[in-house]
Amino acid sequence: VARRPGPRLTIGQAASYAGVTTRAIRHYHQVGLLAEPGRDSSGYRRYSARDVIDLIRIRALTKAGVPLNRIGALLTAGLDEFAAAVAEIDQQLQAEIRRLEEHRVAVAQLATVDGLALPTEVVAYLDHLRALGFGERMIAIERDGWLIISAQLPDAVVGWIEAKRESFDDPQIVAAYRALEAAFDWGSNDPRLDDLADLMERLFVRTASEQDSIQQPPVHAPEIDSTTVAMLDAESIARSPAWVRLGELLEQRGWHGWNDLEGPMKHVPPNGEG
Amino acid sequence: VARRPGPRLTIGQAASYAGVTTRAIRHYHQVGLLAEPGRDSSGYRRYSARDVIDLIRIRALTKAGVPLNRIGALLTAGLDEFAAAVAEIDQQLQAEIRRLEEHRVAVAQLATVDGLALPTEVVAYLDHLRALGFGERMIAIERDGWLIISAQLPDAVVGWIEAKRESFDDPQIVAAYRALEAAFDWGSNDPRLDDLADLMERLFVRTASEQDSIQQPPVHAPEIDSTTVAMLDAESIARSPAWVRLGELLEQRGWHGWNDLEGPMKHVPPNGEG
DNA sequence: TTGCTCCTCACGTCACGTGAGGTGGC
DNA sequence: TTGCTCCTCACGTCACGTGAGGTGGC
Repeated sequence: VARRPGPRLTIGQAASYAGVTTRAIRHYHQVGLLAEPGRDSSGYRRYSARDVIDLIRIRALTKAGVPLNRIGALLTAGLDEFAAAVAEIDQQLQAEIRRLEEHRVAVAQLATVDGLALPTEVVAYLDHLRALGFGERMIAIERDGWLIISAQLPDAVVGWIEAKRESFDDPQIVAAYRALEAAFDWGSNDPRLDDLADLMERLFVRTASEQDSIQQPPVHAPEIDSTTVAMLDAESIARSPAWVRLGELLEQRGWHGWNDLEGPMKHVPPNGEG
Repeated sequence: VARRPGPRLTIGQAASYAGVTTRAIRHYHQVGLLAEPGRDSSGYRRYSARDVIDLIRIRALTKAGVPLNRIGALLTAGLDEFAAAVAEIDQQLQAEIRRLEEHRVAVAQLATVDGLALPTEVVAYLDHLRALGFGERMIAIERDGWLIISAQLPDAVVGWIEAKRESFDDPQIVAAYRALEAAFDWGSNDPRLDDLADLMERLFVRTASEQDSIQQPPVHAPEIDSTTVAMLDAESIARSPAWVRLGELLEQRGWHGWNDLEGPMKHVPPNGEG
């Protein structure tokens, strides 16, 4: 006499007893984690107590974050094998947690809009410009330029911005910058642009001679390729007709690759062609 | 004169400058995060410096774990909006980290195979059985039974297993369990099964009367439904022909729902039908 | 007869990775 | 002419959720 064949649960009952969804059970069948049980005359799947036990163990493992494709082996693993696998899973969890902690740090650095992908030194520099009274439009132009540079030369940028900031201790340079900011809205044939070009050329010449005399390596344009220079120019200059005109005037005087906004006097002097 | 229209980068160049993959850029186009740029005569996409800047900012946000569907709004957000969004993102990161920490705790509890989905009290009980010298097969049967019970009645299980363990202080009960373990491999018509049935009936009767006299609430079978009982029976009994026979003998004497392995004397007395 | 459960597809999720098959540019 | 880049599909990832459309059981 075949006594107590055991209950034959429907998928819903099995799911309820095991604490999972019916869809999850079907999914386990689909990926081969749990064998398909027999069907009754209506085509319904009928589950045994053993199936429920397996489902409970599967649930325990998935709740612990174990990927399904590892659970199959774990359910039948020996003690040592199991312990080793569990240790490895814990390693992965730790690594994932570390990754998220790093995300949190990154997010915290985003806390200010300027912080987007910019090193803190550059953010400090932009704040300095704010303190000096420059407008947000000017600062946004600076930010975008430094964004490109930072993406290209993350290591060089820190020393570079330092020098740039120091250059703002010079009242003449600050004055030139203010004039530049004001010029943004001028017409492209405004006569004041000639005076501004004169002022800037004097600063270029002075800065170049200072660098030569101090014998310090030129801080301007460390390994920046021509495409990047073109990008910087395009981004900062092209927005204002007056600035475009100013660039033309300076180019007529032999100053190519003009982009005064990035780096301390980053420009190519009259004899530097290429 | 349209001066300095800016560089027109290919997708590979833009990707390189921004530090992303070409596939990522195409994906951003597909989801509408970045507008498709113009094409050149060969059908190649051509990118501007502005695109590179946007890509750099997108990269910064994705690296911080911000989902793409939020980045679009963030790129053009104002300061307050941006700060609020960043704060919320950080909350989500923290929640995710907490979730993983919980996973680690769960994984640690899995460290032993028995721990799979079982409360520590049950694990301790199983270890106690080991210490008493019971074999792994017997313990696996116990484990699976308690697995089902724990899934059904997580709250009741702790007190229940306590009583069960205490019952093992009684040498007679231990002796009966040892006999039960030995009987697993007997033939289904082994004459010793009659003696074992006698022994177990005496224990059932004694336990029942003790519970009555002490006036303590019956610890057996708190709100276990009949399907669960059937599952327990099927799992533990049906594996051994001798056990099946033993169940029959006890049923002949009026003891239904026999499942001595789960709970202290969890069984239905002769007059308890239903 | 009305709900409830069961059945089998099959798309959607998230941010791309990875070929597949073909063409333009140096 | 040979690599290298570009192009457009389109499947795969992970563990299911969520209908869509239809049928059996109390």
